[in-house]
Amino acid sequence: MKQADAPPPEARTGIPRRANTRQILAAAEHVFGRHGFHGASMMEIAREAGLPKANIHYYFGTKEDLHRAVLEQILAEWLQDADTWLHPDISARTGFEGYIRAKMTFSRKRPDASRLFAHEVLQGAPNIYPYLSTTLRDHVAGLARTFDVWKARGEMRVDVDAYHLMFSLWGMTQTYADMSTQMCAVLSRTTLTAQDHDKSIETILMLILDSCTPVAARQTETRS
Amino acid sequence: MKQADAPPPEARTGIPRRANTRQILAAAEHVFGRHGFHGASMMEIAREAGLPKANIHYYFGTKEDLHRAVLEQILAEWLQDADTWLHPDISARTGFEGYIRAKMTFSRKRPDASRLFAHEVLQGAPNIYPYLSTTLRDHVAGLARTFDVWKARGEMRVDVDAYHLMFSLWGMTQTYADMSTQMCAVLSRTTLTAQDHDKSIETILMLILDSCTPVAARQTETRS
DNA sequence: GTCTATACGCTGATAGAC
DNA sequence: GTCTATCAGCGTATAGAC
Repeated sequence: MKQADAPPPEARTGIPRRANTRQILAAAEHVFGRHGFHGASMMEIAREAGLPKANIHYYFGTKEDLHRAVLEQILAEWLQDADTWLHPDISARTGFEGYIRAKMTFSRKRPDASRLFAHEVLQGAPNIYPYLSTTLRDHVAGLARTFDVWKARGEMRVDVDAYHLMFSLWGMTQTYADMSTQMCAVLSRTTLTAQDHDKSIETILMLILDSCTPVAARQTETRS
Repeated sequence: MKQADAPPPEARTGIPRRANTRQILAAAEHVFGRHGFHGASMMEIAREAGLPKANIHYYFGTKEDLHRAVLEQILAEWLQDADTWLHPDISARTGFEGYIRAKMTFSRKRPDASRLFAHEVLQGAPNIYPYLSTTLRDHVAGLARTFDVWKARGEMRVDVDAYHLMFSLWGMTQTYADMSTQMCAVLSRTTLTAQDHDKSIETILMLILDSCTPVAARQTETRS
C-alpha cells in the first residue's frame, strides 16, 4: 500500500505527491528537531526540501498541521520497539537488552525525531496531549502487564514500579539524542564516536539488568 | 555582597535595581522555561514581572542577553549539588543517595529552570556551549576522580564509566521536570503527587545503588 | 530612571499567473 | 498542480516625553 520514490510522469493524478510529501516530512523533522516549533521557519523547511515555500502550505495546510503530521509519524514507530521487545514471549533479560539497544539505535540514527518530541513535551505537549493520555497511556499499561508476567516467572524483581522504570528508561536513552551537545562538550568531542555509543549502551544495560534482574539469573559479570 | 529586596527611596543610585532585576529574572525563567527562547515573548515576560516592556530592555539589553543571564544563574546553583554530595569525604552510597535526592528536589521545585536548560541544549547550546566545554567539563572530570576514590575504597564497582553514569543520572533526574507533562498523561494525573515523587526517587535509588554498589555493601534489601 | 508610542524586520499564509 | 509576488500580523528594539 505504500510504494514510494521513483518520480514517474504525472500521467496518473497524485503520484508525485508521495515523493514530495516524504521530502517535506523529512526536512520538517530535521528543522523542527533542531530549532523547535517556534524557532523553525517554513522557509527553511522549504529550502531543505528543495521546494518553494508555497508548496508546503499546499500539501500540509498550516505550520501546526505539518508539525502534527511529523509528530504522529514519529510516535507510530516509537511504540513498535516496546511492543517487539517488552513482550511476555521472551525473557526479561533478553527483552530489556533488546529494547535498550533499539532505543539507543533510534537515538543515534534519528536524533532529530527524538529532539522534536522533546521540544513538544517541554512546551506542555500542546499538539499531542490527547495522544499521550490515550494511546501511550494504554500502551504503558500493557507494558506493566508484561512486567507482571516476568515478575511471576521470577525473571524480574517484584518491587520495581513499572511506570517509573519506563520513565527512567526513556530518560536515559533519549538523553543521548536530546542532550548530545552537552555530552560532546563534556567529552571534548565534536561528535559522539562509535565507542561512546558502545559504552553508553553498556552502562545502561548494567544499570537496568543488575538492579531489576534477580541475582540468580546473573553470575558471569560480577567482576567487582 | 548580595543584599536583596526592600525597596528604599532612590537616594542612592541603583538600589531599586536589585528588586526589579530579580523580578525580571524570575519571570524570565518561568516564561523561557515554558515556551523556550523563540516561543517566549518579551511582552509576556514584562507582564509577568509587572513592568513595562521597555524596562526589561533597559536592564538587560537584548532578549538574548536576558536569556544568557537566566541560564548562567541556573548553572551556578546546578553544580553545587554535585560538589556537595559526590565528594570523597563521604561514602559512595550516601553520596549517590544525597545527590539523587537533591537533583529530584530541584526538578520538583524549579521545573522551569530545568526546562530552560533543556531547551537550550536541544538547540545545540548556542549561548552556553563555551561554558559547557570548560567549566562543566572540568567539573565532571573532578567527579570522575571522586569515583576513582570510591572504587579504590571498594565502595563502588570498578567497571562503571564515570561519564556515562553521570549522563544517565542527569537523564533520569531531569526527565522528571522536562517530561512531566508526558508522565501526567501516562499516569492519568493533572499533576504529579508527592507519592509519585517518592516512588520516582525510590526507583532511581534502586537502579543506581543496586548496580553501582558492590554486593558486600548491601544485604538488607534483596527481597526477591 | 521610568514608561508610552512607534519603527522595522521577519514569517506565516494566500492570491493569482502559469 | 506548481510557483512568484505580496499581504498582514507579530515581536524586538528604540526614540523621546516625563
